[in-house]
This record gives sequence, structure tokens and C-alpha cells, in this order.
Amino acid sequence: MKKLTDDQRAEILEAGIDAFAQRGFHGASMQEIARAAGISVGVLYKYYADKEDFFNACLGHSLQSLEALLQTVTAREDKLLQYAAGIIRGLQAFSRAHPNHIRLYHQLTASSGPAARRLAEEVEGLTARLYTAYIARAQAAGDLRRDMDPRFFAFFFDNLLMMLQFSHCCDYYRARFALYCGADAGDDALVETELLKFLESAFTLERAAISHREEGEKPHDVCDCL
Amino acid sequence: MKKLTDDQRAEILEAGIDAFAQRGFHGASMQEIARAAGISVGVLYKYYADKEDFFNACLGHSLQSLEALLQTVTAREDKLLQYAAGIIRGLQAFSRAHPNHIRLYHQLTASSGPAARRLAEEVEGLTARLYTAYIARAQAAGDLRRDMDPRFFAFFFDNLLMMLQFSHCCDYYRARFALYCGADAGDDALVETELLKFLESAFTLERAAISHREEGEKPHDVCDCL
Amino acid sequence: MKKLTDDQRAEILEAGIDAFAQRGFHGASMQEIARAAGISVGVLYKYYADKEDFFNACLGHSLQSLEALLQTVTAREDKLLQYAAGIIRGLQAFSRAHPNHIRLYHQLTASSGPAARRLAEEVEGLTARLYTAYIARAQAAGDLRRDMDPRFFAFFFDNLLMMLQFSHCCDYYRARFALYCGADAGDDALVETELLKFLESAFTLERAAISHREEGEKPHDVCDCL
Amino acid sequence: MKKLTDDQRAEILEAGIDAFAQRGFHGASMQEIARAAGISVGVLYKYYADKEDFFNACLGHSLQSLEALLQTVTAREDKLLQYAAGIIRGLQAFSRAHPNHIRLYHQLTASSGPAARRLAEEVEGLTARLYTAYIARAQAAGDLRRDMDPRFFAFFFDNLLMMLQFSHCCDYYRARFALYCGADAGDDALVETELLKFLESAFTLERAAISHREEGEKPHDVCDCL
DNA sequence: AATGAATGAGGTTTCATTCAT
DNA sequence: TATGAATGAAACCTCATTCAT
Repeated sequence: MKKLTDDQRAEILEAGIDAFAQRGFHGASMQEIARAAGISVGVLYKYYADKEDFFNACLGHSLQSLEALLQTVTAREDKLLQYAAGIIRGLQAFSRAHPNHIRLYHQLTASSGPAARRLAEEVEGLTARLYTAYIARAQAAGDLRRDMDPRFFAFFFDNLLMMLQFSHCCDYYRARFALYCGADAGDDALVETELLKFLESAFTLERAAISHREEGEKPHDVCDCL
Repeated sequence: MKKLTDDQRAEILEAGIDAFAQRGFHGASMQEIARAAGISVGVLYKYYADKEDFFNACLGHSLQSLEALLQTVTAREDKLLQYAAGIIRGLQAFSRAHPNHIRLYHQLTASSGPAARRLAEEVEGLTARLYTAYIARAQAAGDLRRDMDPRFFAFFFDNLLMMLQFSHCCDYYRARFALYCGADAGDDALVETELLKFLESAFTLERAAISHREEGEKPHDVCDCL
Repeated sequence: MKKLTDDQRAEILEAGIDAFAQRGFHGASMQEIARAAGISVGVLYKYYADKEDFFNACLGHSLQSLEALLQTVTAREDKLLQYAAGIIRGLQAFSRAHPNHIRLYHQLTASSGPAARRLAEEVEGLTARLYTAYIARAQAAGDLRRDMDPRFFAFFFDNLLMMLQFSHCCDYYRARFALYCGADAGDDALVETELLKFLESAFTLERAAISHREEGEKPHDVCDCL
Repeated sequence: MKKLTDDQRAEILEAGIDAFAQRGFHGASMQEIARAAGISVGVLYKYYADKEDFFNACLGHSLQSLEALLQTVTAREDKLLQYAAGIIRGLQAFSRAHPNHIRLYHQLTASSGPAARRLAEEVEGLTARLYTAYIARAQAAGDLRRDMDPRFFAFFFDNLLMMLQFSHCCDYYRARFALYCGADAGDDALVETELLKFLESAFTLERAAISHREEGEKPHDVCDCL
């Protein structure tokens, strides 16, 4: 069995990514993907056992590129907001360059059953570890408020980043973004600035700096001081 | 001879919501839904013109309950964090009670084309207006930092709430949540507390209150002054 | 089991005739027929075993009215062309009054299998006997050319009459009629006149009056004398 | 890899013609047609968009052969009765060879709505023009009675020919034919002879040549003078 | 090895027929 | 007895997958 060249394989996978991203797993057809890739269905079934197997390969290919980006943007040992700004810019650029990769990523989040668990670990494991470690370090270094669980901190941070990507690429989220922010939804620099403002405060302000309440107080009491 | 009772209709819709939520529009089959609802396909087609019409009915049913909840939890003119806490608790309770409604909501976000825009406006319009208006009022009242665009503020807030719901209900997001927060991901009170801490700071701390930097200054300087 | 009144039965059958005539056996739906007749499907199945049984009842009802007409117009012992004119006028009037009966009659001619034989005998038997007997009598009386088999004579005569009815009522035949005769296709009097001219000659002129050929001559030789 | 050979395509179309001819458009099933043609339904849908498209292809195939025959038999510039004899023989031969093509043609005449008009023009246009032109020429040449509108003349002529074909092929018409003419209905030569006798007179005898009656006179007087 | 025509299971949808009310 | 909601077989059509060429 002759192996495909990397280029051929990439072209096939890109065709799959486009189709799956735009029409979903069930909506995309193998025939159509083969045609878009300039090959016959036979080739698809030579290298991939079935549709699901091929879908997973597309997913892997897609996430590889996203992962590569994240490796890069998280590699620099910047101070917090610069670190965040780098990631935001990186994801914005990636979203512009490869919207279908992000759309496919979104399709992925609809998976259910045991596969979902496996995929989540595969896909989110890296960033979960990276962000949590970074935040824990920042807390230890005193660059970051210490009164929050670093895991939740990282979680909320990544939540905002995921939504940012989807808001750039997925039709529904784009419309929702526009609903909230109007024409400014398209202004990458503005979005970055506003998100950084939001994060900056969330990251740095300790509750203690605002009010001097006891740990045990009920949440709604918290609000009294606002 | 009586038509479908409300209970029967609700049961059918719930069966549809379950199926669509778990397998998506194309993945779910009318036959299977009918079987799950304990009826024959003929009944589905007696009350709904076609699969899409039935899907929309499921969506409407699903969103109606979510909307009712949001109307309730946003109605109280609480101070900010209490307002947020009310919404968080409400969504957590809703997620426990109707996970498939949230899953269907997530499926919805995968829609594309012109339908996506229409749906987004229909579904997100209410919260977008509610949150933005609330935040603008809070800013005017001095309860909230004034240096952020209220639209983006509301947007990020809702982003975190959406992810919270998905993290409770959708298999992939649940796994991801567990990946970040471990067993604590299931602790509603803890999640609420941590999210409120995150929001409290994001909501209230003005950059100006932290540092007086020039535009050109590096973001990481911001943190130094804390 | 209460019997339907004749009026109710007729109304139901008329509804069936309309539906079957316009949409064909497979195209018409029992539900739609019941609605048009102002009854429930249950009643249909109370009085008729199944769709086919009901179709046959419609057919019977439809043909009864056509037969009644033919009984009337053929009853008068007119001379040939008056006899023909009476039939033509009768059929034209019937076609205007009950186009769907004629359309249903046309549907009937599409039947196949053993049912076709039975139906043909039931439906065409009357006219076949009437026409053949009339023509044989006319021949015997010397009012009609004697060199033609009266059975074929009657057959061709009825062929022209059937086509006349279809040309009045069935969309395809109407279009075809218009194709041949243009706007004049709608002129009943003109059609009658032209058809009578055609028939008059066919009925009365003996070959001998045209040429004196032998019986044995090949048909194409016949033409030489034209 | 080769597409359908012409033979295969013809076989499929013949299977469709058989089914549609015998059961009508709605009555025939694609599954059954595929089985009869020895292929799978997938093949049908590979080459034809849907049932209607396939039906039209069958129709086209069917009419093509009939049209080819008519082109041939009407091409010879024969004298009238030879011309007619040629057509009759041609149609008889065609009816024997391709009864289902004639049956399909009959199904076609049951079409209604705007499609009926289009089809009639497509199918009947050729013969309508051919016959009308021929008859007008024959009238001009003095070979044919001049007191009839050539359009109606052609129309009645074609009516008889259509009925002839149906009487050969369609079960109902066959039974009716037998009802009129008994065992002789199967005798092609006899049918031809009788029809030609009928036509010969209809074609050639002018009313004026028979009698000089007043408008008011009774038709039966016409016959007396023979 | 590559092709793409062929297969046929499975999905949506309709509608003749039944039967509880 | 009359109703019409419910049933489910069967129709059309698609597309993942196979395999002869």
C-alpha cells in the first residue's frame, strides 16, 4: 500500500475539514469530500476505515494546527496580560486564517458518549495544563490574585477564549456577537482591548481590595458593598 | 375526540429534544423519536409538517422554558453580584433539571447560513438586551466600572454563562470541565463562588484604579503595582 | 347498519368521482374525499370495503348517469344522421354538465388485467349492442351502405364519440383538440356539424359509388382511383 | 470505467415503460422497476434525478420510437388511401411490437394541469401538422372532398388512429374491441380493410354529391339518394 | 493502486385502514 | 352509529461502502 504524500494527505484532510465544518458529520458526504479533494471515494476508504475514522483524522489534523499555535503563543514567559494578549491575537489570527478548523472544533464539542471524554482529554488537556500551570506560577510570583482556585481561573479564561474563537467563525456565534456588539464585533483590536480590560481586573483584583468581608459570608452579601 | 393533551404533546417534544440534543438534527431519526415517545411516526406528521417543523417546535419548547427562567432570575433589581448569583444559580438548577434543553441549545449554535442569524436574534436577543441594559444602568449608578463598553461587558458575561451551562450538560464540555477542575466541577456552590469572584473583580475594578500607565506601556507593568 | 339516504350516498360518490377524476386512483386520498363529502373516513369504510371498492362504486354511479343519457338519446328511432346528431348533442351536453364523469370514464380505460375485461363488458356492452343493432337495421332498411361490417361500423362510430367526450373534458385531449382545431375546438355547433359531415359520408357512400374494384384487390390499389 | 451502455439504458427504460404503462405514474414503484430491470434503485437515481425525471425519460424513449415510425409512414407522398393504409399498418405493427409504448401513451392522456398542455403539444404537434398539411394539400389537389375543414378532418382521422392503437394494446380497449367485433378484432388485415372503407367514404364524398338538401331537411333524406 | 458505478440499508414522508371513544 | 386520531406498511430518495475494472 503506497503511502500518500504529506501534501496529498493534507489536501484530503482539508477538504474533509471544510465539509464537516460547514455541514456537520451527517450533513457532509464522502462523495462530495472526495470530489473536493480531487480524488475518488475509493482512496478515502483505502486510507480511512469509514466515515467516522476519517472524521477523526480531520479532527486530529485540525487540532494539530490549533495546538501548534497555542504551543507558540503560550511559550513566551510573558507577564500576565501580555501572555493573554498574545493568545488572543494568535487565536484571532488563526480564526481568520482557518475558520473551518474552528468550526470543526465547535462540531467536536457536540460529541457525546464515551468518545466525548476521550476527545476532550485529547484536545483540551494541553491548554488545561498550560493555563493552570501558568496561573499557578503567576499566583506564586504574586502577579495574580491569590484568592481564586487557579483551576477555575484557567477554566474561565479558556471559556472566554473558546467563545472568542466561535464568535469569529461560527455563523450563530457571529450573529450573537453582532447582536451584542454591533459593527464593533468585527474590530479585532477593539475586541482584544475590551477582553483584556475584562481579564485584567478579573485576574488581578482581590476581593480584599474591595471589601473586607469574611470568607464564610454568603455570596449575596458580597454585593452589599458595591 | 380529543386532540393531543398538553402532557402528551410535551412528552413528544421531550423525546424530540432528547434525540436532537444528543444526535443533532441530521443524526436523529423521526422513527426513533416516535418510538421513544411511545407513538407512531404518523402522529408526528399529523402535528408537525415535517422534520424541520418538528425540530423548530422542540426548539421553541426548549427555549421557552429557558427564557421563562431567565425572565425570572433577571427580574429582581438586585445589586450586581446578587443579580449574577441569581442567574448562575438559576442556570445551574435549570441545567440539572433539563440538561437536554441545554444540549439542544448547544446544537443550535452549530447552525449556519441565514437561519443562524434569525435563530441567534430570536434566542439571544432577550438576554443581550437584558444584560446590556442592566450593565449600563449599573455603570450609570456607579456600581460598576465605567471604563468598559457595556456591550462587551454583557457579551463576556453571557459567554461565561453559556459555557457554564454547556459545562454542566454537554458530554464534551463536562469532560473538559472535569479536566480543568477535577471532582470540584460537580460542586455547584464552589463553581458559583469561584465564578462570582472572577466576575466581581472583572466587573468592578477600573484600570485607572490600578495604575496610570501610558498607552505604550507594556501590559505586564499593570500587574506590578498590585 | 343504517342505510345511507340516496342523497347522502350520491353526495359521497360525487365527491369520490371528483377526486378520482382529477387525481386518479392513486392520487386521490380517502381522507380528502371524506372531507369533500362532509363525512368522516369511518363512514366510507362502513359502506365500502376498501378504496378499490369505493372506486368501483364511483365508477358505477358515474356510468349510470352516462348510460341513462345514452338510453335517452338512442331511444328515438330517428334516421341515421339525426340519430347521430342526437347522440353527439347529448354527449356534448353531458360533457359540459359532468366533465368529471367523463374524466373518470377515461381513468377507467386505463384499467388492466381481468378487471378491464369485466369493466369493458359492463360499460361498453350497452352501446355496443345499441349501435350495432341500429346500424344493422339501417343497413337492412337501405339507409346505410351495406358493404361494411356493421360491427366495425358501430365500433368506429363509438370511437369517434369517445374521443369527442374526452376532447371536451380531459386536459390532455382538450389541448390536443385545440392543437388541431384552434379556438374552434370550443364551438360545439361547429364540432357537431363537422363530425356529422364526416360521418354522413362514411355512413352512406359505398365504395362502388366511387370506384368499381374487385373485393380481392389490395388496399393500396384502392387509392389509385382517388 | 464505462457508464451505462445504450443497451443497459434501453433495458432500464423498457422496464420503466412497462411499469408506468401498466400501473401508471403513481402506481408504479421505483423499487419494482429497478428489480424488473435487474438493477438497484441507486442506479435509477444516479441517472435520473427523481421519479418524474425517469418517467419523462421513459416517455421520451417511448415517443421517440413512435415518432420515428410516423415520420417513416407519413413520408411517402402517397395518394390518400395508400397514405392512410401505410399509417394503419405501421401503427398496427408498432402496436404488436411495443404494446407498452402505446399503453404509456395512453397513460399520458390522463395527465392534467399545465403539464397536459405541454405534453400534448410535444406529442401531438407533429401528427397534427403532418395530417392537416397532407389533407389540405389533398383538398387543393382535388383528391379530397372540399366541404370539410381540413383541421377537423385531420382531427377525426387521428382520433380513429389513436383508438386503433389503444384497441390493440390497452386491456380495456381490447376488451371493448372484442365486444364490438368479436374474434375479428384480432384480424389486422380485416381491421385495416374496414377502417379504410370507413375512411374512404368519409374522405371523399361531398355532401353536395349526395343530395342537394335544404338546411331544414332531415338528415335521413341524405341517405335516400344513394 | 485508483476509479467511480453499483449496492442496499435506512431515512423521511404519505395514506389506506382500524378502532377507541 | 359516527368520528378522526392513531397505526405502520410502503413509497421515494440518499449516501456510506464495496468491488469489478
